[in-house]
Amino acid sequence: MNKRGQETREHIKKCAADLFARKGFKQVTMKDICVAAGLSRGGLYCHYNSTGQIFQEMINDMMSSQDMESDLKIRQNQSAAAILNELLDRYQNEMEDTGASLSLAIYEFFSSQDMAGGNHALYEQYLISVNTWRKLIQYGMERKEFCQVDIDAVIDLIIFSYQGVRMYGRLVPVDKEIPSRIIRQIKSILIRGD
Amino acid sequence: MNKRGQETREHIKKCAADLFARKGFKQVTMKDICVAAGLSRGGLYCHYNSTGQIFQEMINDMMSSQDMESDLKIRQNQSAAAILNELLDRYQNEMEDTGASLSLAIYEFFSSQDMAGGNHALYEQYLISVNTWRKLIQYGMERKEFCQVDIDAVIDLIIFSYQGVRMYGRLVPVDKEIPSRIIRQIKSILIRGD
Amino acid sequence: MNKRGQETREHIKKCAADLFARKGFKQVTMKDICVAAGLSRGGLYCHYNSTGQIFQEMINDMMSSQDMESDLKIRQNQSAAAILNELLDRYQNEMEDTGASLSLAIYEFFSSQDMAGGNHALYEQYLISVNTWRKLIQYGMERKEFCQVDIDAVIDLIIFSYQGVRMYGRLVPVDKEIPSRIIRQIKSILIRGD
Amino acid sequence: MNKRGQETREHIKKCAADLFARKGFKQVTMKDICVAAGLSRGGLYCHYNSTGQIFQEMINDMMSSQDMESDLKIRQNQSAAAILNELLDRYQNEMEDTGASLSLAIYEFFSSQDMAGGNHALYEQYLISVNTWRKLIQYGMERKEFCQVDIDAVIDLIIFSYQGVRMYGRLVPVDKEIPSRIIRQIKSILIRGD
DNA sequence: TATGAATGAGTCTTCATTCAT
DNA sequence: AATGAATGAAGACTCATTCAT
Repeated sequence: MNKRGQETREHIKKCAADLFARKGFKQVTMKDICVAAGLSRGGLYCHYNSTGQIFQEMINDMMSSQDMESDLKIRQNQSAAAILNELLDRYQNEMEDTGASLSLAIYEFFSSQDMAGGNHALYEQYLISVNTWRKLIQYGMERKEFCQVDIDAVIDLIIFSYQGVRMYGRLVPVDKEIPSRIIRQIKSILIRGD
Repeated sequence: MNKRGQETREHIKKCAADLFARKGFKQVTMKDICVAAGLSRGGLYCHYNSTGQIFQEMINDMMSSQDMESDLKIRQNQSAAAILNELLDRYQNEMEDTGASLSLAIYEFFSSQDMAGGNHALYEQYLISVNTWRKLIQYGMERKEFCQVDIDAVIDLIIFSYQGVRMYGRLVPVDKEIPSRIIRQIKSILIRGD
Repeated sequence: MNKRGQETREHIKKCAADLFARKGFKQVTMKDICVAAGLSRGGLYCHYNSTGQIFQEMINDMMSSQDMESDLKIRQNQSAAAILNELLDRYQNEMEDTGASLSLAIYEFFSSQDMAGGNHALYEQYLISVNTWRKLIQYGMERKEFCQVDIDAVIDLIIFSYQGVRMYGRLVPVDKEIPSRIIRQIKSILIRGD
Repeated sequence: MNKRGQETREHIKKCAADLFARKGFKQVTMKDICVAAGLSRGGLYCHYNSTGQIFQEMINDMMSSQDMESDLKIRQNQSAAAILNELLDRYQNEMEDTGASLSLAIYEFFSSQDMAGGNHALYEQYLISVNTWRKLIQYGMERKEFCQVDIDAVIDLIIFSYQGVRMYGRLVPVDKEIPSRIIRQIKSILIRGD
């Protein structure tokens, strides 16, 4: 039974996540993680061979615990506006706690990968988001709840402004009102006279 | 006369910029720059003490050679729509050559800085951009060329979606149409029925 | 009853022999042997404390399963030439399968030992060989089958050219005819006009 | 001018040669060499990246300072017997100072190399030796100084018994008379009634 | 006997940085 | 200004070895 081993791995990931959120990806060394996790060098290497491996696994855990799509499916009868509100609330929250997030580390990590083909976890998540938004906007337009818009253009605007805040917001000390203003503006594009 | 010294510094910055664009900030070592610039270790240290110093100076040079504001001032009589088109064209171009840009390095550099107080070059540039946009949108609204919008919200949307494409676009292999779609969508916010 | 333990030890030695033959002595770690034998770290340490111990025991097993001398004793009535042929055939075969042999590992192992006093397995085997040859040559000379030769000198030539091929042959890609030529030449020293 | 650097390299090679002769190839670490040469870690790495590189260069230096062939050419008029004596004397000397030699290290080094194609320094030296002996024996046979022998077989016997003593002699504590006995025996093959 | 997690020491390797020339 | 040899610290990684289970 590898119960103990599994616990250690979880413990390592937890400690590492903390470090990554604070320092980004490349600043974190195996040694840092040893110390943070209270393990010896060799002990850590029993479980992981590199910070990249830890990071990867950590991200995969996170991604698989999310799943935006399902949200949508189970509510086919809700009003599009209600679903939109929920989704945008989530986006707003995530934009607001910029500081604690892993966005910096994610950026560093994935930009140091060979993204040829682009089939890594981040891209998959991006595609899922695009899909989710497309379905929602189509649904809203069909029901006449949303204005007739250029769907792809609106999706781009939503996703990239969101990512922009998450990433750029770690570089410059931005106004706390920004997330809510952006969300409001997006709503007004989809729902005139909101 | 320190003409020769000045030339060497320029040469170093040029070579370093190349490295930073390709590899990001932290991946570039003083040694790399030595090699790229064809200088010895000691030779490089005559001019700069760290990669950060080189980067800093490089960025400052760039920032001071741009200056969005001036554009605006000298055209007080142009139509707001024309100025808008010009600005957005520039944004679109910069979004499109994502790959070659320094955005990754900038991100790494400034995120490793102690941005307490936030008075670094990047932030200054951000403030300038905000200011430029604010003036332009006000100008357009006064002239009735632009719709009545929530100025700050629109500015946020413009700047962060732009930054989002520049940064996130280095992580995931995005559609080439995105910049133009975003630009179009922004125009349609400011100018109904564009 | 330690039957199971004994089997495990044999299994370990077999797997280790394989590794040693392929990689030499020092390149093989306890970890390698664990993996090859399908044992855990602790499991291996139940039986052996070091690669040296395994190697030692392995070699001893091999040496005691050979025993050149006996060959000779039981055939006191055979012609010296016949015995010579048999022995040299064995030598030739061993020279020919240079690649598969443990010679490299043996060389590494014994050269890292403190051979002061020189009473290790390899030396014993050497002494046995010398003895065997001495008896045979004397026997052949007494029966007038062999020429009158400097016995020790011929023994040296036989043993060291044999060892030379086995060891040096792993370093340089030698002609396949060499073993047979050497054997022929040795015969011609002992039996003029062979 | 890189005079100082060159001197350091020579110094490193000298110290390393010492270590290799005493401990073999694989037992010597970069750290050992640092210490022996009185250099810091980084200092050593300025000049060499691995023990293999040092060893290689060391061996190449040695090989190019020898050149058996020339010996032969310049004495076309000497008696074959005289040349033979000289060559065999050299072999005898080299067999006798077994202990101090690099043979062990050479064995380890080249056996850990990928000798595919077999065109490394050791093999070249082997080919040169074979060639030298072939010329000498042919010369001696033409002048009727040497017996009619199977040239290749004799060459094999000479070279491999020589290598056998050099290598095997580091493993077992052999009789000091062995080199001279071997040399004598070889002479008696070439010159009957020597 | 056997497991496999954990330790800790040792080596490798890379850099920023200094300094005599 | 510039060279490049040298330093020393830091991090990566690997193993022999131990120990609770």
